[in-house]
Amino acid sequence: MPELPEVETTRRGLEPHAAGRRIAAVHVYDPRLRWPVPGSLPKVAAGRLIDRIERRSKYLLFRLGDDSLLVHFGMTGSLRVYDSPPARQTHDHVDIVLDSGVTLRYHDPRRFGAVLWVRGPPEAHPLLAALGPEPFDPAFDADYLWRATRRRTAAIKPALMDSRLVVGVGNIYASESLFRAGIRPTTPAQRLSRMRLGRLVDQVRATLGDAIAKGGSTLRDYVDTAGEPGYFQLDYFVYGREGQPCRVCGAAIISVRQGGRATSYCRRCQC
DNA sequence: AGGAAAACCTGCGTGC
DNA sequence: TGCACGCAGGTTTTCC
Repeated sequence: MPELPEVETTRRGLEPHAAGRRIAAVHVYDPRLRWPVPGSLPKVAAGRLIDRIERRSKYLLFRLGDDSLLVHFGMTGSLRVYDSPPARQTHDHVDIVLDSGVTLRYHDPRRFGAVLWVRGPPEAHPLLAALGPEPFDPAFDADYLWRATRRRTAAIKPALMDSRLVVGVGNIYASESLFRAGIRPTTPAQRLSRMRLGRLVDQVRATLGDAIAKGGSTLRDYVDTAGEPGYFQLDYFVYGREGQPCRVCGAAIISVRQGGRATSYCRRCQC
């Protein structure tokens, strides 16, 4: 499900309901996620004031004074807002009940996501400590990407999906950004010029920005906090379009596998 | 050290 | 209708 645009869309949907409210109760219905939801969570979270909700990479961070509630959506996680929650369904894992009466419900069929309690500065947490820059951080620029890829013999597409290099870019948005930048996904990263990497930086930002503006992408299960889908999938140039004509040149989009993931691209537009 | 592959899960579409 | 298989938005872990 969620790459950066979907997580950011979720964050924006949660913020007005959650910021400035206190957690009245946490119910853990099924702790089985990537790591078990801590049994102590209901006790430590109850009564805490949510200052704000931040996003780092694809993680959501509910900031509660010096501590944080960290949420990741894996492939199929979602967090929805309910004024009065419906009966619990299969794969509903956690409810966060706010003092306003609103319930935030975490749902995750494949259980690759996480709900963890983090004490102290979240940037020091092992999951966040080694992350590269945010795509919209000015530090992510042509010079940075050029220097960071000089010893990378791997193809640019898996490199772009490496969170040590830059965060938030998953399989969909890596493919779409490379199309927009006119770069073939199989090109060894170290062979790309500074100028072309600069173009890639620009197109990563443009692609993510456009996707956020459309509420993210909904392929199967992603819905926002109100249960609404995103619409950016309608704007895809290459992802999931193998065999179909390129929207720019008409050539058939082809698909290859890189690091176990499907990559689609246009042979004519991407060199 | 970098990189590829396996591992963690459930659900759905396809083809026999 | 049923079953086997492949594949899916992520990221950690393992192995070369």
